[in-house]
Parts: sequence; structure tokens; C-alpha cells
Amino acid sequence: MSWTDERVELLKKMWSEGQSASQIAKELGGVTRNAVIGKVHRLGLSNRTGAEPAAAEPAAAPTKSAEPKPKTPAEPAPAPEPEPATAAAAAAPAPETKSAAPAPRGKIVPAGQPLPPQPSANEISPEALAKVSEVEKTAKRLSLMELTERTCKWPVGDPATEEFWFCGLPVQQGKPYCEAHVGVAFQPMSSRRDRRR
DNA sequence: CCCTGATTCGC
DNA sequence: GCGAATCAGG
Repeated sequence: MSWTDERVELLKKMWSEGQSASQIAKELGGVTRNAVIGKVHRLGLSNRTGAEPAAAEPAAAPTKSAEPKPKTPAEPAPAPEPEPATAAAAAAPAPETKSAAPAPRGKIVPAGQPLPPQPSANEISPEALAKVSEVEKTAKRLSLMELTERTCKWPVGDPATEEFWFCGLPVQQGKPYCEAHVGVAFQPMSSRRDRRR
């Protein structure tokens, strides 16, 4: 594969959107994240000064070379990135999303708010619930920073408490949760018989 | 161990 | 110019 205009465009776009090199590489296909990073540098866009506020990389924050180029005050441009992808979003019992690879490391779950779906005694199959409580024993109990695309993002406990952690077990291909949690997060849309109210 | 970006350097 | 290998860091 070579860097055609199209591919470079996509690269630029994704990079400015804060996508990681590996994500971009996946998207492009035929290249590794190293290739992407190399290209990014050659293009001279190592400094993601396009949109995302500098606070975008907490974990992958650089060390030296990235000089804290003080932006011109005249450049407010916090370009409101319509970034729907957050761990919280991924954690929501959404109707199934195509990609589970949204989370830009950076602004992530604002502990305390929209977090999800605790397995309330809704109309989830008892088996599933049992599975979940069982899994919570073996859960890895990861912290926010330890989450990756391959770790179950199911939150357990109250975010406002010390007793808060994420499952962390291996996710099911493409999903944000492990098998057990996928079971309660993505319901077949059945169980709801006809609840006469 | 997983992942991130940065650099180097032979091709 | 390219990108694997390597490095530095979370």
C-alpha cells in the first residue's frame, strides 16, 4: 500500500480527530501504526493542534519533543468536536454500535453521571444476572486508565466511591463488554413481553 | 500486559 | 519517502 491522496486525507482527518495511530492504521489497512506515525511526522502534523485541546492525551502524553507550543491567543479554536465517543457512551446499553473503538484517550468518563446500566433487577434473564454477579468475583477491577479496547468496560459500584471499578475481563469481539456483561447490556429485545401498565 | 506516540536508520 | 525496530512512558 502506498500513501495515495485519499489515504493521506483520511490519515489527516482521523489524526486531527484525535484517533490513535493504531486506530488509523486499522482503518486504512495495509499499514501498521508505525507507518502511520512515521507518515504523520513526515507530514509535520505530530502536534495535533487542529482541534483537540492539549488535554487530549492524559495517558499518551509526550515527553520531550512535543514542545508546548503556546497557541496564539487569537486562536481560540477549540473546535467543538462532535465527539460522541466516550467510555460512557460505549458503556451505555446502546442498541449496538458498529465499532467499539471510539474512545479517544482524553476526555473520558466524567465519573458521576451518565454511567450506566447497573444490572437492575429489570427484565433480564436470571441466568445472565447470575453470570454477571459471578463474573464480578473474577473481574479484574480495572481503573479508568487501565481500560482498553479489549477490556470489559462494565462499571461496578458507585463512581463516587472507592468501591468503583470496571470489569476489565476480555471483551467479546467488537463489543465493549465481556461475554457476561454483553449478556445484560445488549438484550435480544425480547424479554419485554407485554407489560400491561 | 495492554497501549500511546517519538525516533532512528537501513532501505 | 517509507516503516520496522526501538525507545520512552502510562
